[in-house]
Amino acid sequence: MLSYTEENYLKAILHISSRIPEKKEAGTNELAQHLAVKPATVHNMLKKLKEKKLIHNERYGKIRLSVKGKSVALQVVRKHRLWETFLYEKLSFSWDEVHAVAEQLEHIQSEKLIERLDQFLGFPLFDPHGDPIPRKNGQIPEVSAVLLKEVALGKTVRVVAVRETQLGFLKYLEQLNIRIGTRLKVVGRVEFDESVQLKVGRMEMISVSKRFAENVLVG
Amino acid sequence: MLSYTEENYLKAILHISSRIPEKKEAGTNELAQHLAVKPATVHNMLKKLKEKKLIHNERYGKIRLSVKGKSVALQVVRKHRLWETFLYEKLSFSWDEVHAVAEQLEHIQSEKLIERLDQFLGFPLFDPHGDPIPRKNGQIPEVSAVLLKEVALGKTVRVVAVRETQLGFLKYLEQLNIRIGTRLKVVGRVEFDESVQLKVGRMEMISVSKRFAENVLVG
DNA sequence: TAAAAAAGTTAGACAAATCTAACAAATTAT
DNA sequence: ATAATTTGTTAGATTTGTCTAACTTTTTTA
Repeated sequence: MLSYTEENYLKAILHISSRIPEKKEAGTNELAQHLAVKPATVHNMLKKLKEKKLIHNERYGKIRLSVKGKSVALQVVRKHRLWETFLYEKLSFSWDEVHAVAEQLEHIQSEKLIERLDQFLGFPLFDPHGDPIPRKNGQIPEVSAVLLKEVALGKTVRVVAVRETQLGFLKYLEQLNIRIGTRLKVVGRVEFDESVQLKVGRMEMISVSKRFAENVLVG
Repeated sequence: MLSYTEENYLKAILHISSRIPEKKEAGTNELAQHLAVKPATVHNMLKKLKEKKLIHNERYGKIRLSVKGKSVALQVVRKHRLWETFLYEKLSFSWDEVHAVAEQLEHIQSEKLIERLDQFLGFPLFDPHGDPIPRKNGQIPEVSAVLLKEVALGKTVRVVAVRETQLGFLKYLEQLNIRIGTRLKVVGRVEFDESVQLKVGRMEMISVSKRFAENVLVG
């Protein structure tokens, strides 16, 4: 049985190493920042995770999850996203409130609980942010989506997910009336700063930054 | 913010000190046994809880919750029982499975979560074991119930709660087809061992021990 | 390519929650 | 009322996850 903390490290490694498009491997410093601890602390924990065969990592080298480690991490993500879905759908939490509570709930240990919750929610494939919910066997539902940044001019698409889970970003989306399923039309592009001009739904016309367009997935 | 462990100590003190009928105050050893730790460990923690003004306790004296400590303990119990209700009613857990998972869930920190859960469940007053769910303000719903042991011969009553939460006891009840709401008729008493003869529902005739009759509340 | 910067490691310390083992006080039972 | 038992306390060790500060290796850049 892994500790709360160990689970968080594995989840963080998975998260960093599966960031599109770079797809790079995690490093000590980056991990430290992500977890809000010091590099020395991460180093300590890596030693332990390595002993437990949950990661591969040699001196001064990058960090990769072992098969076992990845499986654990995926189950934590699964739990996180199922709880988010529960909070959103059943308890009427808002988009930007679900994450913090799910961070706690994801560490509850009970196979049965998660299976029943999954069933109770109707075996959802995506969470309220549009992120795929890993299945019990570790399989990840396909998201056939592209970054908003890549959408051709004039095309109309629907938001299927967001890549950034930072509170401020979610609130901003809320404010712009953009959520999963919202229709967006790309009506312009500014070469200078790579910002994108959009029509939201049927009416509003807005301009969003490059950074924004890199964090919204549409399809 | 209290730790998981501190919350458990407060809950245990509340639990011991509100045991009917003795109504006695908790001691170090008893608490140690209840929490499955050593007396020395309890002693350490008591020092800390005292510093935080959550309990009253002087050298070699008994342990009592302060107003603040009691309030915290009641909120933990509230969370525990709401989660039990959720698991039982919404996720179809059985009577004897809910406790272990609720032990974990009760420590999730989110006011909003508990309020919404309470609402989602329809503001229940009693949990699946018939125990009262403390309200947000600390008030405890009245249970006008007596021990099965005290019921007069020939009377028919309904089970409203159980006092013992031990797994084996709950499974035994399950097996006897006795749950909250089950109608019981006291048809006999054996003076020798103080066992009680009952009619369960409309048909079955069983005999239960003194100990059993002291742990079922009816009304 | 050598100096500077970034990334990673090491040693030593600390707080929380636990333990064991020895000891002291209070309670109980003869 | 004193001996035995139970209950409570103390000191010192251990584990987990964290820190700071100094140090080393790797990478970047001038």
